[in-house]
Amino acid sequence: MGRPRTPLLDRERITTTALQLVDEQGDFSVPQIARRLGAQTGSVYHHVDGREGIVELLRERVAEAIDPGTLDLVPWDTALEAWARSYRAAFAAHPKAIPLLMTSPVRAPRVLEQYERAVTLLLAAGFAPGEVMPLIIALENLVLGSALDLAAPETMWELTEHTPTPRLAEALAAVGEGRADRAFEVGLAGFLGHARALLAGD
Amino acid sequence: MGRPRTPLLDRERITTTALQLVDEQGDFSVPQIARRLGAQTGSVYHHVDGREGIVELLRERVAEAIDPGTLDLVPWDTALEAWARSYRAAFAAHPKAIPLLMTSPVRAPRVLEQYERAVTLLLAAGFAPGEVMPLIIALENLVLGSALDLAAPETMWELTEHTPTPRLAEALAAVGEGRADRAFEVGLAGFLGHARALLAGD
DNA sequence: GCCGAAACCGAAAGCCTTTAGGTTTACGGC
DNA sequence: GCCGTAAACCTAAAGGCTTTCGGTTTCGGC
Repeated sequence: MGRPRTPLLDRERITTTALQLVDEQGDFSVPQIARRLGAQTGSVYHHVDGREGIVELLRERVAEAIDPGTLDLVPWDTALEAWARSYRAAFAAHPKAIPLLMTSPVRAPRVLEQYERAVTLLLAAGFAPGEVMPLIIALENLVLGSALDLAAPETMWELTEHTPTPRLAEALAAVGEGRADRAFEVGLAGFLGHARALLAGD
Repeated sequence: MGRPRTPLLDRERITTTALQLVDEQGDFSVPQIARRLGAQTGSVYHHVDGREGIVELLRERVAEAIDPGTLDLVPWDTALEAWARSYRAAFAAHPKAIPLLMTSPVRAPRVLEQYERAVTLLLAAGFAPGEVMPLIIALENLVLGSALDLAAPETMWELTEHTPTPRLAEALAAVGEGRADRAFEVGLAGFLGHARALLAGD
């Protein structure tokens, strides 16, 4: 006991372990992280701001995969579309983390910076200040919702024989594997079309 | 002790109390419900299928406010739009319940029935079987996302002075009170426009 | 070489979910 | 009217979680 010669814990390792647990189970706990890293539960709290702090680290880690360069593309709708796809891909790589990240407010600086840049992009494109956030929020809903559906379909509906829903079952079967992808494409196309029309109508 | 002359607990009262707690705190626990109803924690489990069962009761209760008649309207896009608005209003009445309901699969028969009818509506309108679910999923994402933002904005972002995001703050201020409503309108208009185009293009 | 800070341990408080067995009351059949 | 069964509740407990606190050892700067 006492301070170890080589550290057992740091924010990097805690984040990686938490993400592993989330990928496996859809959730994590501090004792689980400690066990995997060979430390005691309480020790984790020396590196991290509680459980919520670990969630925020997860958000940063997942969001690192978003390509920031997409927001520099021109014209603005190309940039927005590329950003949305990159955003979605990043979260789709860890679908089980999405429920965790959707239920707590965004504090992570890296993520807030992305939104800042998206706002800047839309303002420069000519959207009115009051229009910008509705657009971004709508896009965010689209991205996260379809990312959740992408590789965690069981999170959405649980069809039982108890309540017969034949057409729903058929429709789910008909769209098959690519269902979440197609929902995303549908939503994105609708969104971009409407955004362009909005700008033209100003 | 023993069985009381007048029952303390039933599914109705448990659901109502849980919903009160969720409206107040954004969450509930079984001991909290038991305390408010003057019973012991374990007794609640005689009426309900665990904590998950209570969540499902909450989903049913909240979804009761969705007007099923909307899906009978004609033409199909009018029906879909009215359904989406009613759906959104129902969840917006209990915004703090949305994170709870989004993170567990839908089992509630009353809710599954609504989806069944929505599928039927779109098939009758002429959409291809493989197109139906992407549309419904996209609409669901839109509804729940904007309902969450409607009266629980603090759930979304937490702007601190630590990380300066001036334009984001400005954009949020510019859209003001009706921000979630406008995000919904933007998203819905885009969605409906794209759906109509999809149908016409078939 | 010393001393403060850092990193970990041990222990504990106070929550939570869930199960199990015991006790009283209500109800339906005879 | 009586009796057995099922329902509704209680007490108790196991096992998990989050978080805090004091103690102990090691590291790094001066």
